[in-house]
Amino acid sequence: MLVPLPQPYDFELSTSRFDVYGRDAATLWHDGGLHRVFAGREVRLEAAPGGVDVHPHDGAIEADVLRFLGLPFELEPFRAWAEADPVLGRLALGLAGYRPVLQPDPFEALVTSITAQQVSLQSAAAIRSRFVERYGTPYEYAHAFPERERIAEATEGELFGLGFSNRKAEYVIALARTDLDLDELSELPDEEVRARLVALRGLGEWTADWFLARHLGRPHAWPAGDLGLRKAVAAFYGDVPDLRAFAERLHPFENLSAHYLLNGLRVLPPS
DNA sequence: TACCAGGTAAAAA
DNA sequence: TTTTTACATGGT
Repeated sequence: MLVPLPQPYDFELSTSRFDVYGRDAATLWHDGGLHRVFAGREVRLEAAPGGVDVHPHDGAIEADVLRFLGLPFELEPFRAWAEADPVLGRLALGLAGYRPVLQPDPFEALVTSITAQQVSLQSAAAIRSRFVERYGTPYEYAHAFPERERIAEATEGELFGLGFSNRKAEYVIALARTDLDLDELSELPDEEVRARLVALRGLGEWTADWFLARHLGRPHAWPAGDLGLRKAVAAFYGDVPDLRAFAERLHPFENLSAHYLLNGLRVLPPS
């Protein structure tokens, strides 16, 4: 059944992160469709005219699917705003239909970031997929991302065996066991979310920024410490000494700008 | 083979 | 207080 999305929409471009950076067992490409578990049911998403074909379709998960597909992003105002900037104007046109996906679950978002700290995204994906297959419930193709409660019972040695560093194994298990309510973070302003996350061991500014950007979809999130973003900004704008300060130029679309710059460097690098 | 990759905390200076 | 170091894996 078709779930309509604002046009233009390019499903392949918008979800390409789930294959170009390696295999993600929780959000898995299979035979031209993207498989993921929503509310205890595996769903297959496929490109379709006017939106995305969702199978099986269930009214109860439609809102979750739409959020996953990045519906909260305001692309039309972004495109109009981007016209004033030569770089983003070109990317908004060249990547027309790119709507960044949102990470549906806060625990998944944080564990995903921890696995990606310092190492390449490909390494992170390989390690994370072993983690998902070990602790997550298997469905037809995808696995549900492991429940926080299950990881609270895991041991550091088990995670080390999957390729986590000892440090990262500690971070993930401590995160699973902390009493911080990760769902309540969505009700707090950006700065408060950052403060609560950074207070946890293993979660730094970079991780907090990506949580705001990719889980909460906050418009002004800007992962200034991100190596990939730094390379993308350098490629399009030249040397920028202070990436945090550069964000002022991208206000009020810091988050979408970051996504278009990152994907732009991959798909439409400067000539 | 050695080096780097979408960081972070802890040790050392 | 600021700078340096260790960290595990996958790709080149």
